[in-house]
Amino acid sequence: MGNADLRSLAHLSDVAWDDIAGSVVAVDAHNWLYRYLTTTVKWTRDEVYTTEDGEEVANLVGLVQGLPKFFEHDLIPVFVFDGGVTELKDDEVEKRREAKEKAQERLEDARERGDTVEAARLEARTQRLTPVIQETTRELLSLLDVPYIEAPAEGEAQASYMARTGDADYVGSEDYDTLLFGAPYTLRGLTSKGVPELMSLDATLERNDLTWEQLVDVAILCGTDFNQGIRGVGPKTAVKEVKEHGDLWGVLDARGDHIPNADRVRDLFLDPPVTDEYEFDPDIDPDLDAARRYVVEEWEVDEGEVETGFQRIDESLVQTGLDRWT
DNA sequence: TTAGGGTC
DNA sequence: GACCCTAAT
Repeated sequence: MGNADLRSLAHLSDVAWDDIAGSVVAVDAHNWLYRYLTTTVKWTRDEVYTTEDGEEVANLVGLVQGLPKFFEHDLIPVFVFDGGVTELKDDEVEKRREAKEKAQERLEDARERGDTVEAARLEARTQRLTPVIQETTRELLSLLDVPYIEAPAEGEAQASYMARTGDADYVGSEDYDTLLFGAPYTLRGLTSKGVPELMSLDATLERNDLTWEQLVDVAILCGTDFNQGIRGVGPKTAVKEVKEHGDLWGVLDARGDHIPNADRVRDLFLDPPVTDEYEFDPDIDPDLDAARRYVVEEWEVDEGEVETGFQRIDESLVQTGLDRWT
């Protein structure tokens, strides 16, 4: 299922920042970071975020520019990092790797032609969350006292679980898969301009007259990150047939079709590896000086590029935080 | 990434 | 209705 298929089934509505103020948002860290990373690479000169040793830490710029959005709207983010990736995702991972390789080739072409605009666009597409990016992101979050946790497997699954238990009010992700992982409410668009979009699981199920399990079955029939769907079956057909035959097995029997690993994919959504072994303190009290030193001195990021971001964090978090006690 | 348009 | 392509962002 290209995500567009799930979008067509999802119940989405605009939401006002005021309505979600004070909420805890379990953020799919990979998804969030990747967006800020690519935006930074696309719009910022390489020198700004490259050390003398040639290490690129555009993630640090992205973090400093992206985090204020939460604080200014009085949202408490809990970043959820991915753990191991299931081999069911191998095909999808391979596809993404190939797409990156193609982008890399086109990037080199564009550079030779001297097409800097196209090069910047393509450079963004070749970004990977390298070990250095993973580590420095966690370190900066620690210095800023922003909570984060480690998922045993998919970050989206863990974040969705936290929203189900009530430890988080929302999942923050641009993906529609959070519906399949059972997240009651997902906020999309936290990384873009404008108001966020609220995606509701209950409203989605109601509008399509499906159970959660049936929605997962629909997605599997259309195809997910973990399996290929059935050719010629899109969301409309899948919904109709799942209702007609009850569940995925009924549909496959009736069609005389087979989807490899369908049972495992189904389990992955309905009962994924998640953990209760986490804790986080929603009271965020950053050490801004240490964070600045880390970014600007230790990782040699141009001060001018991050100063506005740090100021926004200071004004939205530290200063209002003090106000609360006075 | 997503919206729109064409075609099977 | 599904899928493919293109354009715009």
